[in-house]
Formats: sequence, structure tokens, C-alpha cells
Amino acid sequence: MTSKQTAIGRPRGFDADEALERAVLVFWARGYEGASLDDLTGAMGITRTSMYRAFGNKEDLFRKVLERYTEGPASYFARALREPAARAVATAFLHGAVHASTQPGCPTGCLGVQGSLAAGDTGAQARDILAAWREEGTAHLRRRFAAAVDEGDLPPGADPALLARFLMTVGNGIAVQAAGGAARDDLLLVADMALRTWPPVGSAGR
Amino acid sequence: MTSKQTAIGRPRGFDADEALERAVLVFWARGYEGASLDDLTGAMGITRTSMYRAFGNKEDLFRKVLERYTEGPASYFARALREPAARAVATAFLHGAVHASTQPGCPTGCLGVQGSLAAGDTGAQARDILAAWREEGTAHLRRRFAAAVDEGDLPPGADPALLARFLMTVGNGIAVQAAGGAARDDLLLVADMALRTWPPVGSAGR
DNA sequence: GGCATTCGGTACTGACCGATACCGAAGTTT
DNA sequence: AAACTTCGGTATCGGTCAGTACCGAATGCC
Repeated sequence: MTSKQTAIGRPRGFDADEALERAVLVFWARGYEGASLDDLTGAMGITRTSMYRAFGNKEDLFRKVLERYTEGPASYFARALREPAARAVATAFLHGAVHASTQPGCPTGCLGVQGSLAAGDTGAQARDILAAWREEGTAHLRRRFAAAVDEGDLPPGADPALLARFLMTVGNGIAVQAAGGAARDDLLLVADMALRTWPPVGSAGR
Repeated sequence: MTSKQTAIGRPRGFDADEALERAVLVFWARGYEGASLDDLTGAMGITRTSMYRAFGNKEDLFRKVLERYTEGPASYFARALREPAARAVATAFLHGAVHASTQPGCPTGCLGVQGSLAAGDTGAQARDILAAWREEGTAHLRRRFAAAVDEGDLPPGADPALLARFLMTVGNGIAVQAAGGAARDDLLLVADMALRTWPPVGSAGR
């Protein structure tokens, strides 16, 4: 319906993937509500008509932008999960968050945080999508740390849910700090300070 | 010009302080750009005309709302700074952030974070105001910890700037988590885990 | 070549945005 | 009571929002 059909009719005159990458930067910098269709289509180099035909509507575009962001600027997250040891997972996650949130040439902060945190009616759905995105990330970390407990990589009393939420909280805070202009080096020190809670003590004695 | 003049003419028919408190909740829940004047005046119980006469314009209202928020829901911050020991300051700050971000009857999260994190042209000024507000908070913490080093309350090698930024980062992360629906008890555990970096080791050996 | 289909572009829709001009009414001062 | 000031309310301002109808042009299939 939208694209990948048998090639009938005039072919699209722009690269949809490249246009999507441009849209990522606009939503990232201005947020869902703050990014107008003129902002988006202007950066994408296409007209409103082409955008609607290729991506649906603004909300659909935002979903696809989030997917692209996950596979691109936020790909450090999936890589962190594949680290062999729990502490390496934590380190790669926080260092990756600092790196991605302070990348030159990209907006500061994290699309998954500042895309839509508090919003009116028009941004409510984007807000919920991002909250679910962050919660999904937390769940990935939790499962990774639960596996680490099973493997003996973490002490038996360690709480995977707490460890996951702690790391995601620090990661979110790093994104807010970066959005406010914090320097990469300062945030790396913050990340290292958070990692001083590692290895976690067992919660059995609580 | 706006209010506190010699009482000439018809007196104002509403309580400006109460109206301001209602406006706090609207900006808090919907963000600067997401809060329309109809949303605001509807919750404040006044007309557009009365709002403009009493508060200036939307941006002026937002500044006054932020002041009110600082003295009200965020007053835990000033109280934390007055704790006698550095560790008590850190604990009161993070626990207060959790409490304020998950207060029943109030929007979740922190106005100073979700009020305007990424925005378009109309919300850019509010975004900068909030970034400065957070940075001011960090500076307060830094000065407090610098004094603690002088008093011998913190080790001589402790880095007040790093400690302040670390705590503000965790506090901001707590606000994002709360905005996403995280439970108060879970966030209290996160705060306590962050406090396990206390007392800070000196950075002299680095 | 003829037909079907999709292309990119222009112009427009109704709705909403923040802000203001104007109004009669209500209150204070003299 | 007269003069003056500010009140709350209505109606409206130009501008922008997301979304769409319609256009001629360009391309692939038969």
C-alpha cells in the first residue's frame, strides 16, 4: 500500500531511508509536538504529499523514526546487552548513553526521553510510545541481569529488576543533563561514579 | 502595573496565588508547549483577559509558575541543602526527588525536567529557562559539598562538582522514570542504590 | 503506443494557537 | 454623587497546525 509493492507507476523520487534519517534529527532536536510538518518535510527534502504517501501521518512517521533511532544512534544499547559479563553490560550501557547523548553533529540528549515527556493531547500518544520504549529497555536489562545471576556472574542475592531500573534511571538522567548542555567528559565521570555501585551487593541481607 | 499598586479601581475578583497554583499543575502535566491558554485559564478559573492582566503573557506566567514550583513541590531541595552533613544532603535530595515526582494528586515527574526538554521555536525559551534552573540547582549542590570538604565532612580529595552533577543526574533520571509511571517504592530503592557511592572516595589517587 | 498507477507540487480545509481591542459593570477616591 | 480606574467577558485578530483534494507529469506493464 505504502511502498514495497510490485513496481507499478512512477517510482519514488527520493530515498525513503535517507529522508527518515533526516526526520530523526528533527524529532530528536524539537520533540514530537515541537516538530511541525514544515520542519520535518523541509529537512527531509520532500513535500507534505510525499511524506503522507510514504509514511502515513505524523504519528506513523514518529514510530518509524523511533525504530530508526533504535537501530542507529541508540544501537549501543543492543551491543551493551551482548557484552559477556554483567559489569561490562552496565559499563557499555552508560558509556554508550553518554556518547550518544553528546555526539557532535547530532542533537544533544536522547530522543526516547525528550521526544515527548510531558505533552498535551496531540503528544500524548508519542509520550506513551516513548515510555513503553524506555520500559522495554529496562526489561531487556532486567532479563540480562537475571541470566547473569543464573550463570553465577552476579551474586545470588542480586536484584535484576533493581539493577536494571538503576541503570536506566542513570541513563535517563544523563540524557537530561546532555540536553541541558552538560559536557561529555563530565558525564563520563558521572557514569563511572554510578558504576562504583558495582558489583552489586546481594539483597538477601535486607 | 500588574498588581500590588495603590488600591484604585475595581479589585481583582480571584486569588492570584491560587490561580498560580492551578497553573503549576497544568504546566507540570502538559509541558510548556502542550499547555494551551484554554487549558491554563480553564484550570485557573479565569478568563484570558484576566490572565494577561495579572501575569503578563504565557512565558511570564511560566516563569512565575516555576518560582511557585520551586517554593512548593520542589521545596525539598532547599531543605536538603540545609542538612548538617553531606551524606544527609544527598539522601534528602534523592528521597525528596522521589517523593515529589510520585506525589499522589500531582502530575508525575518534575516540572523542571518535563516542562520543556526539547521544543520548537515557541518553547525554546522555556527550555533554556529550565536548563538554567537545573544548572542552578547543581551549582547549589556543588557549593554545599565544597563547604563540606572545607569542614572535613567530606574527604579532601572529593570532587564537589562531580558529586553535585552525579546527584542531579540521578535526580533527573528519577523524574524521567516517574513520568513514565515508575512506582515510588522502586524509585526509593534506586535512590538508595545511588547513595551506595557514598561516602565518596577521594579523586586524588586518580 | 495505450493504459493504469503513482509521482511531486499547489492550494486549500477546519481547527487551534497566543494575544488583543472593545465593551459595560463594579469598585475606590475625592 | 461625580470622576476615575480596573474589573471580567465577548469577539476577534493574524498566524500556524495537521491533513487532504486536486493537478499535470512521469513511469511500468501490456
